[in-house]
Amino acid sequence: MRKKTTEEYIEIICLLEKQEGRAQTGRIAEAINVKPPSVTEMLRKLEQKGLIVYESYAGATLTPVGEEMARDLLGRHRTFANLLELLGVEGETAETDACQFEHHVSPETLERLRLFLEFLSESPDGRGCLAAFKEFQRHER
Amino acid sequence: MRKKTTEEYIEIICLLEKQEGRAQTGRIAEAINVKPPSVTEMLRKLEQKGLIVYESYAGATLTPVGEEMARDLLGRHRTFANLLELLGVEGETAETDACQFEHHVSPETLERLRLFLEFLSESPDGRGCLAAFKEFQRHER
DNA sequence: ACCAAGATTTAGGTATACCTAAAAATGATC
DNA sequence: GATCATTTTTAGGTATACCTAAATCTTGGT
Repeated sequence: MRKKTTEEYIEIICLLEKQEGRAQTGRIAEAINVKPPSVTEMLRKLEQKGLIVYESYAGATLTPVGEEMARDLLGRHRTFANLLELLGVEGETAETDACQFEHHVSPETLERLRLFLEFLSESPDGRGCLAAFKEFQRHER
Repeated sequence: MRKKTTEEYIEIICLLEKQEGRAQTGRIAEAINVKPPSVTEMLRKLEQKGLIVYESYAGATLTPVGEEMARDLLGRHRTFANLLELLGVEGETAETDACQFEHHVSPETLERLRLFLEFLSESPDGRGCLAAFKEFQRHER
C-alpha cells in the first residue's frame, strides 16, 4: 500500500481522540494499515512539526495547530463526500474518493465546490437540478 | 517536490510524442521537474512494466498498453477539468486540480461525474442548472 | 571524417516511509 | 508487590525515487 502522509496521520489521530479519548500507537497502526514501529517513527516527526504532542508509551495529542489542520481536513472531506453522494455515488465509494480528493484540492476549487454543494442541497433551484439529473440518468440507460 | 508516479510519466510521454514526435529524456525531465538521471531510471522501470519501449539515448515510445493508459488518463483529466471550469473554477486552477484528481478517482465516481458533466453541458435542464448556480453565487456575495 | 558541444547514462549517495525481530515498558491479576 | 501478557520502542534493514558528478554517446559544423 501507498505511503501515508502527514495529513492522513493527523486525521486518524483526531478521529481516535474523539472516539476513544486518546490516540495510541497500536490503534493508529491498525487504522492506517501500517505496523506499530512505523507509527512511533512518524509520531516523532509530527511532533517536530508542531502538530501533536507525543508522549512515549502513551500516544499522541493534537496541538492547536494540529487540531486546526484536522478540522480543515474534515471539512474538505465532508464537502467531497456529500457532493459525491448527492450525485449518486454509493456511500462507501464516496467516502473512499473523498479521502483521496481532500488531500489534493486547491483552496479555490474547494470553495467553489462548497458553494455548489450548498446550492444543490439548500436552494430550490439546486434541488430541482438534482431531480433533473436523476431523470437524465434514467434516460441514459 | 513530491515523487512522480507511473501515471505522470505516461502522461507526459504521451504529450511529448504528440507535440514533438518523440519523448526524450531531457524533455521529460524538464516537464516533470526532475533531473535527467531520474528519468532514465524510471524509463527502465516503465519498460519493465510493459508500458513503453525505451531506446537508450533515443527516448521512450508508448506501447499499446501504455497508449491505452494515456488515453484513459487524458479522458479522466478532461472530465475533471471541464467539470471544474463549468462550475466556475479558473482555467489554470482547474487544470492543476484535474491533474491531481485524475490519479485518485474510482471508476464509479468517474463515471458518475462524466454523466453529470454530460448533463450539465448537453441537456437544457443542465444548462439551466448552471445558470441557476451562477445566480445563486451572485446572491452569496 | 573529425571534434567540440550538448545530451544521456553510469556510479555512487541521500531521504523517507516502511518492515521484522528483539528489548523494554506498562498494567492487570493474583 | 511480583509476574506475565500486551503494547510500545529500539535496532537494524529494505525499497523507491530522487540527487550530483563523472563518463559516455550523439550530432552538427568544418
